Amino acid sequence: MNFIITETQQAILELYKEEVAESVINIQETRKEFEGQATIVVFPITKISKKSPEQTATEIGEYLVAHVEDITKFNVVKGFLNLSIAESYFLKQFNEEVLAPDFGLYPSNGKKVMVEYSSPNTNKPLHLGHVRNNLLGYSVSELLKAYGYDVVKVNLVNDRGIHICKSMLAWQEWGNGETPENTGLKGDKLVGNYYVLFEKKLKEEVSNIFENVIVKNDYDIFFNSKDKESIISKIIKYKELELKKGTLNFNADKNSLEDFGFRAEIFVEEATDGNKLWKNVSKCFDEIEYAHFSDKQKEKNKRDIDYFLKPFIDLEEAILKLKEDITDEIKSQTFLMKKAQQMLLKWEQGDEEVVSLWKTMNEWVYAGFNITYKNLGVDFDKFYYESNTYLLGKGTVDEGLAKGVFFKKEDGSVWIDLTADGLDQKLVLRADGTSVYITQDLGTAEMKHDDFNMDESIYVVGNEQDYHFKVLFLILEKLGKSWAKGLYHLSYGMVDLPNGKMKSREGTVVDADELIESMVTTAREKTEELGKTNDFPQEDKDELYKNIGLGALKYFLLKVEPKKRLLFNPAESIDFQGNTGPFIQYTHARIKSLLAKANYELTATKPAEILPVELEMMLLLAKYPGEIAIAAKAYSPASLANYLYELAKLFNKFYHEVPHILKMEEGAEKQFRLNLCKKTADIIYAGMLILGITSPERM
RNA sequence: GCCUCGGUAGCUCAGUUGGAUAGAGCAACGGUUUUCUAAACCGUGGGUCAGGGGUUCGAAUCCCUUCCGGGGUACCA
Repeated sequence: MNFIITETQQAILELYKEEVAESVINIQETRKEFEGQATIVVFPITKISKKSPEQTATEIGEYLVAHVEDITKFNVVKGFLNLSIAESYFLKQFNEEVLAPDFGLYPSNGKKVMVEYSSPNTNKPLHLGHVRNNLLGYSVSELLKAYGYDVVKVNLVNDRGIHICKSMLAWQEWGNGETPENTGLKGDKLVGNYYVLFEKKLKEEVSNIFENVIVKNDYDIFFNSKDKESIISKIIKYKELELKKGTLNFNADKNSLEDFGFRAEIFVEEATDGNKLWKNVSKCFDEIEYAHFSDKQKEKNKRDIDYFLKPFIDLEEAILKLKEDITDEIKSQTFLMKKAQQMLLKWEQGDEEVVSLWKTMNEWVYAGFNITYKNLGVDFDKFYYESNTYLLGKGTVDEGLAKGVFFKKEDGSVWIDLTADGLDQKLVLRADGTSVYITQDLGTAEMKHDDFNMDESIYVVGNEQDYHFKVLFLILEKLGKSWAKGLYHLSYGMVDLPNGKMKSREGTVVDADELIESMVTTAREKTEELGKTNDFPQEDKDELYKNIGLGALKYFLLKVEPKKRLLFNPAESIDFQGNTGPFIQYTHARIKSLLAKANYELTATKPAEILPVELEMMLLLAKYPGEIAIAAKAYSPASLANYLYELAKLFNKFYHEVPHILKMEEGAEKQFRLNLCKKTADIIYAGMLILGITSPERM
C-alpha cells in the first residue's frame, strides 16, 4: 500500500503547495472498529495545512478519493483519516503476488553472515539455558537464510581448560573404568557426573581445611599464597566478626516487633540461632499480612524493622564476604585443585597420557551432544574447538601494541584504556604472556573472518556477557578492522525457574534430554487422549509426537523476545492450546486435510463477493514477506512467531464463519476460499520451519 | 558504589518510527458439534502499563528521578 504515501504527498503538494518527506506521512492499519483498511494520522500535516486536524483530514480524503482509483471512500475520526481501499486492489495483490510461487522468498542478497551459537563446555550435559541458545541460534540462521543471506552456522566448542581437567581427574581417581558402553549412560552425562563428583570432593576438602584454619589456627595451607599476609588478616577479621555476631542482641523495640505478630518473633529467633539469614528475615516481614494496619503504619513498621535489622544484615554480609574470600584462597591451595592444575599444564605440554584421556572423554561427550542436537533439530556447518584456538590472539596483541592501541604496564601486562568510551581499562594479556578470555576471542574473531570472509557475524550468547562483547567489538574497531562493524552480539536473557535461576548445586538444572523426552511424552498423552491417532501406523505416531512435543517447546521459547528473560515452570507442562506451537501445527493439519479432500489445484479467481474475514485474511497473508524482513532485521524470531499465531487464529475464525467449503458449488467462490486456505498452510509451514518446527500433515 | 537490561491483567507474554477506547493466551465463568479435525470458535469478568515529574496536539513507548528484580564490574571462561 505504498502508493498511499506518494499519493498523499501529491495531495499535500496540490492542496498546501508544500513538498513533504515520506516520514511525515504516518500510515497505520485502520482499527477494527472503524471503516477502512488504511489510516493516515494527520496531526503532523496540520503544521503544513495550518488547519484543524478534522479539516485537513477531510481535504486530503476528498483529494484522494477524487484522484486515486483504488481509494473508494474515507471517513474522519478526530485526527485520523480512514481510507477504504477497493477490494479489487487487494484481490489483484492476492492473485498476482500472494499466489505466486515465489511469494515470501527473498532472492540472494549476496551477503554472507556467520551465526555462532551453542558453544557448549565439554564437561557437562546441555540444559535448558543451552536449549534456548540452540533454538535461537538455529532459528535466526534460518531466518537470515530466508531473507537472502548466505549463512554459516558455527559452533565454537569449549573443549579445554581447568573444568575439563576436573572431570578427567575425578574419572581417573574414582572412575573404576566406567565408560558409556559399560554403564549405558550417555557420554555427556557420564562426564558430567564426574565433574559434579570433583566439585563435591573439592568442597569436602575445602570445608575440612576451613575448620582446621578457624579452629586450630593452622595456616600452613597458605604457605604458597601470593598474598599470605592479607589472607591471614582476613581470617582474623572473620573470627572477630563471628564473635561480635554472638554478642549482638536483637534490641528492636519489642512493641514494633509485636505489631508484626508472633511470626515475626519466630523469624528473629531463627536468625538468632543461625538457622536463617538476617537478610531473609527482612523479606519475611514483607510477606506478613497485617490487614488491620494502614499503609502508612505498614511503611513505618517496615522502616523501624529495617532500621533494627540493618546492623545484623551488614554484619552477616561482611562475614559471608570474608568467608568467600578465605574459601576461594583455600580452594586454590587444595590438593585436588593443584592436581587439576598440573593436569592442565601437562595437557598444554602435550603429555601423551593426559591428551589421550582428554580425547577419549571428549569423544564420549560429543557422541552425547550429537544425540541432543539431533533431537533438537539443530545443525552446524563448521565446528571450531578452543583446543585449537586458545593460543590465538597474541599476534593481535602485538599488532595493537605496534599501533599504539594497547599499552604495556611495568609488570609487562598489556592493557587497553577504554575509559574515553565509558568503559574501563581492560587487560588483554597477562604479565607472564598468557592469554585471558578476550585475548583468544580477538584472535578467533580474526581467524573466523579469514576463513569465511563474511560481511556480518552474530554471536548468540547470553546477556551475562554483554560487557565482554561490547569490549571485544570496540577493541577490534580500534584496531581498525574493517569488518568489526559487522559484528553483533545477539544477547538473550537467562531462563528462570519459578524460584530463581537454575543451580547445579541445588539440583534444579533442567536437563535438555529429559526436557525433550518429557515434552514428547506429554504430546503422546494429550494426542491419545483426543483419540486422533488411533489409525496411525506406529512409526507415524512416534514422528508426530516428537513434532508436537518439540513444536510446543520451541514455540514456547522462541515467541519471547530474545533479550527478555523467560520463566519456565517444570511443574506445569507447556500448554498445547491457545498461543502455542501445537495450535499452529493443528491449523496447518486442518487445512491440509481439507485441501486433500477438495482435490485442490491452485488457480487465481475473482469471486463476486468478499467477506470481511476474507479481506482480513488477504491482508494478513500479504504481510508475510514484510514479517520476515522485520524479524530478520531485528534478529528475532519472536515477531515471526507471533505473526504465525495471528494467522492461525484468523484462519480458525474464517473456518468457523464460512459455510462448509467442501460442500460448495464448484466455482470462483470455492476456489478463492481454497486459495486462502492453501496460502495460509504454505505460510504456516514455511514460517514454522524458520522456527525449526515441522508442521504435520495430519494430527 | 558504578554500568547495563528488565518491570504491561491472578499467571505467561504481544504492543511497529510516539497515535484513536492498551491486546492475546492460560486460569475462572457461560455458550457452540446430525454438517470440512472442538488442540477449535463465540461471549463475560479482570489494568494506577512499578511510582513520581517532564517533553508533546498526543506517552506503555522519548527524557529525568525513585523503587523492585536480573546480569556485569580490571588478570574465570
